[in-house]
Amino acid sequence: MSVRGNKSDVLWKAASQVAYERGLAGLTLANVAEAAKMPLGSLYYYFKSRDDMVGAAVARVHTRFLQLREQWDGLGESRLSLRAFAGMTAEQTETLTRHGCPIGTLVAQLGKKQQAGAGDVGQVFSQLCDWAAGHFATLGLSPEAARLAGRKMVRDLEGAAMLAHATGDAGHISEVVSEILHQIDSLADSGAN
Amino acid sequence: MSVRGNKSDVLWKAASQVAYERGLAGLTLANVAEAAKMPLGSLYYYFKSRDDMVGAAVARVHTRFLQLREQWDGLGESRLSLRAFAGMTAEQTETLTRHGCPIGTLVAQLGKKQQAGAGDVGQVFSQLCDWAAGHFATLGLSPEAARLAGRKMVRDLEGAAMLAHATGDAGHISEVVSEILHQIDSLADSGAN
DNA sequence: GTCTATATGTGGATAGAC
DNA sequence: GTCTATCCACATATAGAC
Repeated sequence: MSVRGNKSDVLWKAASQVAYERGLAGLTLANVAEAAKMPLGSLYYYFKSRDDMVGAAVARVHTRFLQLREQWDGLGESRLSLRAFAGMTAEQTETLTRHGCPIGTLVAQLGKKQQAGAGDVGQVFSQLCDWAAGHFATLGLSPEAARLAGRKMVRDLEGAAMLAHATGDAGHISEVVSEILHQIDSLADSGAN
Repeated sequence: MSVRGNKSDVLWKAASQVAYERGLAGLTLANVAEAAKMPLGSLYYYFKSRDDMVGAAVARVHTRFLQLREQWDGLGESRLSLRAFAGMTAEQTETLTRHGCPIGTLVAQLGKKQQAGAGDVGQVFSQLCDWAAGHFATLGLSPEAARLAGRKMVRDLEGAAMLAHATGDAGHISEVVSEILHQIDSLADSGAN
């Protein structure tokens, strides 16, 4: 368990930043200490162990998703919520191309080691699929069609982020985003919101 | 440079196997030595350094792709070649769900460290896209439509592999594979082969 | 609460016998 | 060519002063 307070938040942020940009292998106490401008030994006041620090970085990805979801839902209309999700991906194109999807690359690293939290991060994708499915249903799709549409949306965005990152070609992201926006627009607004 | 011979091949295979199943972090000299049933020190006769071993594992992924591509092209008909590619993904469903895409997970790990060969592996995706695009063109699509179809096919399969791995839900793979097979079948056979 | 110094453990690499 | 023993660098972790 980590202690509450501002300093703690700074460390969580630094840890997740380092994990995203330099990978789990680069998530060392020395690197985080440097990023947070704090001596290495001090980290042990906030983290029980290095594993605990990894857990904090992982947890932050999930927290971040919950924040975004709330923000998207706050827009009131399903069409806007879904567009906001796709739009965020478009806005982050450069970062995604450089470092990959924050969730996907983390899973790829955690998955290899059965390390703690591997399943947790993966479930963020399931929750994203379910969230999108709910909005597709609101837009008038049948329950089964909405379920498949939600899964497809997340899959498409993830595939695009992976390939953009791997090949350095940001075009993959714009291609799927425009496809998704077109699909959302073309849905009959029988659901009203 | 690694020495030629049977032993060398065994080591390359062991290294790429370990890299896939246990990740780059698990690709240690000790693990490879154990997998190849050979003392640790002996590896240095075949590999200059650990980095060289990583490079060998990475190179093997590219080689494997070239072999498969040749095999698929040997089928003679574009429709069969594309179906074989998608079919392989379907056959590997269990493995992909457990360990993820061999190319994608490797890129996710290499990309974080600017390590040697990161760009090389990523370009396997580009080559896959181009290969698929060529066959879609043969099936009658316009050059631009074929290009987009090739990219989309690889993106869809990669997204499916990622999500199946992350969530443990193999359904993602069957969903895109059936979608892809349907698309291939529905293409007018104006291209004859 | 914060920092320095240091112990411990793991993995990469080399020397040299065989 | 193959193996053992050892060295070295780096990262986690702890002790204890302030």
